[in-house]
Amino acid sequence: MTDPNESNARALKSVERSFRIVEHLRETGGATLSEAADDLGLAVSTAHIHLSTLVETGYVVKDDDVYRCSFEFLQTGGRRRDEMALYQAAKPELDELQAETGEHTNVTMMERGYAVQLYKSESPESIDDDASLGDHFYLHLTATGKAMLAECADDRVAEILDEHGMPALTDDTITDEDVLYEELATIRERGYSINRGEHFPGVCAIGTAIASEPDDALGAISISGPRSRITPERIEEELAPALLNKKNIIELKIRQHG
Amino acid sequence: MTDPNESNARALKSVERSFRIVEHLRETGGATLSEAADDLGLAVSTAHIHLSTLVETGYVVKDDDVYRCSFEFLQTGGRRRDEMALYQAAKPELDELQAETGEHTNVTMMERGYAVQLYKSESPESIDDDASLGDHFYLHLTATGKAMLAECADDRVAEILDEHGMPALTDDTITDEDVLYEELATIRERGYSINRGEHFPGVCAIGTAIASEPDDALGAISISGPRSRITPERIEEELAPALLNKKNIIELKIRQHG
DNA sequence: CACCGTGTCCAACATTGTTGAAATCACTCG
DNA sequence: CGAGTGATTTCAACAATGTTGGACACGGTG
Repeated sequence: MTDPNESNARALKSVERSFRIVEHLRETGGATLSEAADDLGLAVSTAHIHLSTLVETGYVVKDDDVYRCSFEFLQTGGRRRDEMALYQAAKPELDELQAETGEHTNVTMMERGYAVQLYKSESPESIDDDASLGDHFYLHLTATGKAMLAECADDRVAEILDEHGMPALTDDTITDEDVLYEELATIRERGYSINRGEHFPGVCAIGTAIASEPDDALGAISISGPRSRITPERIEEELAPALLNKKNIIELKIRQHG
Repeated sequence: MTDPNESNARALKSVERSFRIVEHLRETGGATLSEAADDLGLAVSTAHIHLSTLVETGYVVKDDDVYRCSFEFLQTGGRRRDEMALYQAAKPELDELQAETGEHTNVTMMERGYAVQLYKSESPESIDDDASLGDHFYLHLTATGKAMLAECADDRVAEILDEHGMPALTDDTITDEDVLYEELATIRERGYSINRGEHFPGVCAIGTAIASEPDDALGAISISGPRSRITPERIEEELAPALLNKKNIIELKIRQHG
């Protein structure tokens, strides 16, 4: 609890360093040797040997003095996603749901206290949100995140909140624990969660958890779009029933072994 | 040139080791400490500290004694993909092309001498191929790969073949350099490439390169499906014109700055 | 309860990361 | 053309850190 970013005593420092470099490359979208060395406070020669090693492993590529994360990351991540029963079962249903509603649909999984976007079916009729494949979102401020939290035991929820806190990304983000716990109770009763611009301003969504028995992995699906279109009436009459219908179908598919 | 798999003299051995472990986890889909140590010939204590470090960085997760690659890989890879102009321009067009033809459509980019799958628009009317997101394919045996090779200078082609060879994955894979060079010439004339079961038996495809001027990154798109449906007549009359039409649209979108 | 097969921790040693400085390279501008 | 600048690459020496076997703890089984 002393130094959140500083390395654990008995961990491989050079490996940690290499991954810090990778993260830097991801955030900047690519950097030169000297940029990376400067930004991370490393000796150039140190940064150099790390980057060279990463290039040799194939996880970094060098274009003309610029180092970038290679598509090996996409491969390693893509394999993991594509073999998830949840993804396989959900994808075609989300495509249908997207076509029926004209809104984006999503599937996420919980990992390390985050809601991870596995797939987004984009509606040509809607506008682009900024959610990228594999993005990690806080659980307390997305529709899928809250739906998954609602399925967790209270002490697990407390653990997660303790680790990640409840940072606000918009004015509407829930930042009070008690309010959140009450909302989770509502979600359990109602069967689906609602996000009213708590993550991206003006973007609303409804979500529901998927109980995937075989492995007890926890996931959720959602429908999202601009606030003007995701009205309370439309949720109640059209979107929620459609979402819950798909939830059932997906759970059945997984249970019949997906 | 002595030991293809053995480490470069001046590279960080512990970092190389950690990535070999990551690769092992990817291939096995997850492993316990002792499995990983055995399979890679490491002392358990060594494997242990590597895995612990990887868990600490967030790139590996531990479920109940099983270590797996985490979704950080998907995030790092997803970011890179989602910001590619080629992907952004191609995705909606490929979805349309898939709907029009009823066949799978794909976009790949060349990296490190491989064709990397960035996106696949799956047709509900077709059957599943085994290509996963981010998969790396040899260039000489896929439609997109051959289309991209045809755009490369001959010495670059020679370099790639020298590095990766021309392994055969089916009876129909081209394994003779001269045959390949002739085929590349044909592709340049005709404007598109054809794959007749050279990668997966029974799976055929046609592809064409995308010249993405801004960054001179090299990519390609394709239509693929079962041999019975991708007939020479259908290619000539329907598929090739549709593919080339999309090629034009995508190139225009990229040029108008995508 | 003793016996495995595990995973975890530890301290000693040798290996290997790190570093500054020197060498090389690629450009720009006199 | 050639000096000058900024960046990358290489090197050798030292200190730091990765590796290892063995000791310890744990959970299940016979």
